[in-house]
Parts: sequence; C-alpha cells; structure tokens
Amino acid sequence: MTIRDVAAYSGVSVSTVSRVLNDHPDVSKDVRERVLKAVKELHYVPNASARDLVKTAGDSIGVVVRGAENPFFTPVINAIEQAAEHAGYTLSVRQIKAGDDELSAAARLSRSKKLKGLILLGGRYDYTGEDIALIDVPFVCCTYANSFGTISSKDYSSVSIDDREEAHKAVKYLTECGHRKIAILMDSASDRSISELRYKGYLDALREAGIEADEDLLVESVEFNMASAYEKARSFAASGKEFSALFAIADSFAIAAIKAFHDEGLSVPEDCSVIAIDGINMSLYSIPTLTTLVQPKEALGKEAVKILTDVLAGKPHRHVRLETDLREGGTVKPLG
Amino acid sequence: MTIRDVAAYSGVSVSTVSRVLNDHPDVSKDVRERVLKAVKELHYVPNASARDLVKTAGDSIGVVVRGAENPFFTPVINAIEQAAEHAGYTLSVRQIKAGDDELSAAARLSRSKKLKGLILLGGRYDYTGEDIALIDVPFVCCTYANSFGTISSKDYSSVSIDDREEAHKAVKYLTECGHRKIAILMDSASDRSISELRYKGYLDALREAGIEADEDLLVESVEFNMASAYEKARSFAASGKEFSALFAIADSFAIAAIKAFHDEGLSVPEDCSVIAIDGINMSLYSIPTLTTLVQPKEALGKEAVKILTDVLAGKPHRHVRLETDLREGGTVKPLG
DNA sequence: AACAGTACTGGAAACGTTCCCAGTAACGTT
DNA sequence: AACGTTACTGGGAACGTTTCCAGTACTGTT
Repeated sequence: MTIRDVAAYSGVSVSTVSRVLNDHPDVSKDVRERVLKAVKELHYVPNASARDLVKTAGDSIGVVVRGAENPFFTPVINAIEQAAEHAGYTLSVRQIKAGDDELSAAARLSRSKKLKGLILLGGRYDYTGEDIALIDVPFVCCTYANSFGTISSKDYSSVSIDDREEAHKAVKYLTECGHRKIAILMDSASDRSISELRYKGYLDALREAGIEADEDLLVESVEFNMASAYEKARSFAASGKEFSALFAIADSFAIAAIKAFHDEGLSVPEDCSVIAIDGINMSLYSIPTLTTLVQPKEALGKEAVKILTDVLAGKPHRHVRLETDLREGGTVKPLG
Repeated sequence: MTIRDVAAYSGVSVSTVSRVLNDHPDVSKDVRERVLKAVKELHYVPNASARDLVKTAGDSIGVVVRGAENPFFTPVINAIEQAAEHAGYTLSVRQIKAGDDELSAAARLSRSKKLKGLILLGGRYDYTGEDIALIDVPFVCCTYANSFGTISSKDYSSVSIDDREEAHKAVKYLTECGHRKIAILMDSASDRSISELRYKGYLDALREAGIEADEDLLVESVEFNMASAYEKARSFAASGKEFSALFAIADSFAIAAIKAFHDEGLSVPEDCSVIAIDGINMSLYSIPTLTTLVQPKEALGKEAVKILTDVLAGKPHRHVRLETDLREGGTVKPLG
C-alpha cells in the first residue's frame, strides 16, 4: 500500500499524490478530491521512514530523559509535546537508564533520526565545551541547572530553576521557623548532579543562619527511588539522632520520608517538619499536604521549546531561570 | 556522515561496511577491524529511516497507551520494553489522549512504521471483528479485560486481570468485614470501558451479600484524574450520606479520596474503610498504607510480549488472565 | 593442469517518499 | 499570429541503507 498504488488508483502521477498529501498549492480541486478519496478507500498511510529519509531536514526534535519513573517529568514532557506540536514539530522521546550517558544517547538519537534539535531532561547541571562537541545539533538542557555565574559554555541553552538558590530558599524557610537541627534527604551526588547543587543550597542556608553543618544529618539514599529513600529515612529516624526538620531533595523523597517517620512513631509536622522541592501532583494528596517549592513544570517545557525554536531560527543560545512557587501545605511547623 | 563516507575512509565498498555493521559472517577480520575503526573515528551512526525503509519487515513492535499520566502504566511499559529488547525487538511507544480512538491510532502507527505487532494499553475491554479489521498486524490488548466467556473475537489476544471478578473480590472483602453501606468511586463509564466492568463487579458483590445497590453511593469522577476524584469524593463526604466503606476503581482515586475524607474530618479507616485495585508504587506510602488488589504489572508486560512473539511465530491468539495479589494495608477495618 | 569449492568483496537494485525540472494546455496580451 | 504567463501535471533523481548476484583470488582435489 504505497503512494504508487494511490496514484494508479486515482489515475494520476506519484508526484501529484505527494503534492496532495503535503498540501502543496499547485493542484486542481478535481484531482485533489480524487486523490483524497483514493487515500481513504485504500486506507493508505504514508511510510514515515521513507518520508524522513528524503527530507534533508527532519521536522522533529528529540527529548532525552533520564529517569522517566520520576513523576516530576511527566507534566514537563507533556508541555514540551504540546508546545512542539504547536510549533510544527513532532517529538521523538528517548528514555535512558540511570547509569547511561545522556550526551552520547542524545548524539545517537539526533544522528539516527536527523533531528533538528534536542531537549535534555534530568541531565547534569552544567556542560563543558567538550561535552557539547559530541552533539551536532542545538540543544537545551531543561531542569536542574546551576547559578548564572558558573555556567561554563555559551554554546548550549538551558531552562530551569536555580537549584542551589531554591534549595537555599527551602532550607531558609525552615531556619526562619526556628529549626536548627535540619536533616537533608538526597540521593548520592554524582558529578555535576542535581543533588550536589541542592546540597550546596542547603549548606548555604545553614551557614547563613549560623548553623554548623552536621554530617550526621545527611541522609543519603542509594538510588533515586522511593523505596530506597524510605529505607534510609526510616533507619535515620530509628537511629535516635536529634533533628526537628527535614529538607527532601524531591517531593517523592519527602512523601517516602513522611511515611517512614510515621512508621517509626514520629508524626509530621508535630515531631518533624518536612519541606521539599518539585511540586508533583501526588504531593497535594499527602496528609498533611506537602509544603514544597513548586516548579513551574508547564513553563519549563514551553520555554524549552521556545528557546530551541529561537536558536534554530538563528538566535543565540541563552540560559533562563524560572522561579518556584512556595506552596504552604501542612508539613512545616514553627519550632517552640 | 553516511555509510559511503565510512566505506571511502576505510577503503572498502559500501556493501562490506553494511556487512560489518550487521554482523554478517562473510567478512575478513582485517577488514572488519578497519571498518570499525573508521566508524569510531567518524562518529558514524546509521540512519534509522533508511534502515527501516529497506527492511521488508521492521523489527519493532508498537505500544499504544491511553493515559500515560496514570502511574499504573509506567512499570507495565518498562516491563514491555525490557521483554521486547530481550526478544530482539525495539519498541515504538505512542501516547494518545483520553478522547482518541486507540484503534485508528494503532493502525496509523503500524502502517507508518512497518511494525510487526502491537500492544494496546488502557484500551477497551473487548474488541469485535469489525474493530480488528482496522489493524493489519497482530495485536494484544494488555490491561483491562472481560471475563473469558464474553470475549467476542479470537482474532486478537489479551492479557489482563479479570476486572469484573477482581472488583467483585475487592468489594467482597469489604462485605465480609461487615460493611453494607459501600460507596464506589469511579470515572464515568463509557462504552466497553474498564469502569463499566469494575462497576459490574461491585454490583455482583453487593448482590451476593444481599445488599441492595444504592444510587446515592455511586461517586462519579468526571475525568480520570486525582483532582476530579478528590472534588467528587469531598462533596460526597460533605453530603452527609451514610456509608462505612469505599471501593475505589484505582489506587490514585483511593489516595485522592482518603485526602478528601481527611479534609472533611473523616479519618480512614476509623470512619470509613477504603479498598482499591492497582497497586501503584505510591500507594505504599499513603498513611495508612492502602489496602489494594495489586496487579502483577511486570507479569502483564512480559506476558504481553510473550503472546505477541508467539503469535508472530504462527501460534493462535490467546487470552490470558492473571490474578491480583491482595495487599492488606491499613485502610480497611472490620465493622462493629 | 583443470576444476570445484571456499572466502571474501563490490556493483547495483530496491525500499517509499519528496521535490526539482520540464512539459502541456489554456488564456490573455501585444 | 506569435508570445509570455499561468495553472497544472508527470518524469526521475535523490535520500541512506540492505541484500542479491556476480565476481575474484585463493586453496585443495582429481
């Protein structure tokens, strides 16, 4: 069932069918209708491979996402998809596993599918010129980034919250409520990872409040999943260490921690306040509702596409920082 | 950067490069190494479109999923992906919106990408011969199906739990705990939808226990999302209607309901017991832990791929029903 | 010495599109 | 009457692969 069959069936040439299919202007009304009728009757559907192959520049952009199990990404991807569609692009989403290198995955994807540009989700917070050289199309790193001053290259774009600063804000909220024994629940920070950045923000806030950082209050989940976070949080609660508040690096970690505390006989916020960053859907339904810094998920996705289309139109790369929105739930209680 | 460049660079023909790339036997060690070296140095990546185009039978299977925002699907898709990879297939995932027709989406996808077979997630619970005629490759419907006796066609496969029977089990669990005023929280049942099936199971259990169904205890969420479920559950709780238990059609609905009840001053399970079906990850972290019938998510995905590969190997279509696993959390309390 | 077989290699057709180029017919303009 | 213009249509190259077929150069066998 090819374009040739449609051409034969409707008594026109292959070129003409192609023109009809692609809404080219130079085709008579009569012929157009005949071709469309043939398409319907034969249930013809264009072959995507052949189409992509011949187009010198594909009309799609790629998304590489690490850890799609993280519910935070879902609405971001949806927003990207919508914005991309609106801008006339189709999306090619590739998920990668925790250990994989997002840059080589991105490079493979773009070459193999002739993509026009890429959006990286859940990657590192900074890329060097060396990193960038691997990829031959413009890309924008969406989510998780460094402060403006420390970005090492102007050859890629990024859009995200300022993770260090927002973590700072979250912990500051706790110190201003009088908390001083503040634990942090994070996954183990690897090279240029988000965890590292939010950990730094945590330290910033402690320093600012004149609190000495205590290694004992660092709760490190082995993997980025709730089961592991729960385990660590629970044994931390059972350890008898003194603390009155917890900063969780992600909403899902916070929810796991609240459960872990509960299972150890601690209740939130009476015995321990909890604050996090992300604002996933589910955090609205925890009891009490999670106090968290809500990331502008839709805006992140939209902006990523906007930047990419701008860059594809010749504009220079840029780095955009969006603000979170503090949602006061019921998991933080002023101390004393 | 094409195969031709690699050929020129390593001083062999295009055919030879192709042979090396596809692990064909007839190529000398010397040449093989030279080609691989060239591939590395030129950062050559095969063009997927061209490859797919020429292959008469693509080596990929498709997944069409409605409502990927439903966290229940994530682990199923992951299992499918893994099993498919293991069986030597690559996966092509297409998400569709709530209103779209999964069959025409599937048809488009399979034709456009020359797929060998399809897996439908979150579709309807039964397909007729007419439905099936639309699709020209074998497909298996994974998740949500009817009882054996009522399947209308043998020209497609399915793997799922028996939704009606499992809903029956869930509600029976409540009646055996002495509950008689049992509400149901579901989304509005459309044609051959999962909701309809689970609602029937609910009615079955009531009938069996000699309880008359009460229209007033039917809580119908407009859309399949937590916000809508929360809204309806909350106004139901506020309405003053008498009930001692709730059967939620999905874990996410149950979590929303527990929150809604809490916000209306009702606590679970003291004032109202809650049971659901699905067993999503998050339900382990609700307080109390949700009592739910856990679907064998990994098994569903694996089995779907197994059936599909079997059918592709010439075996007849089949319908498989898996059992759920009752996980007793803390949301159900015997009455009186 | 002739031949068959083996191990490798290259040429070229094919996959299903898009799009440039050339061609035709009808029409108005000089 | 000759010509340019407009509106449409068809032919065919190209996209980057895979794979069939035919070839070449050895090697071993008779």
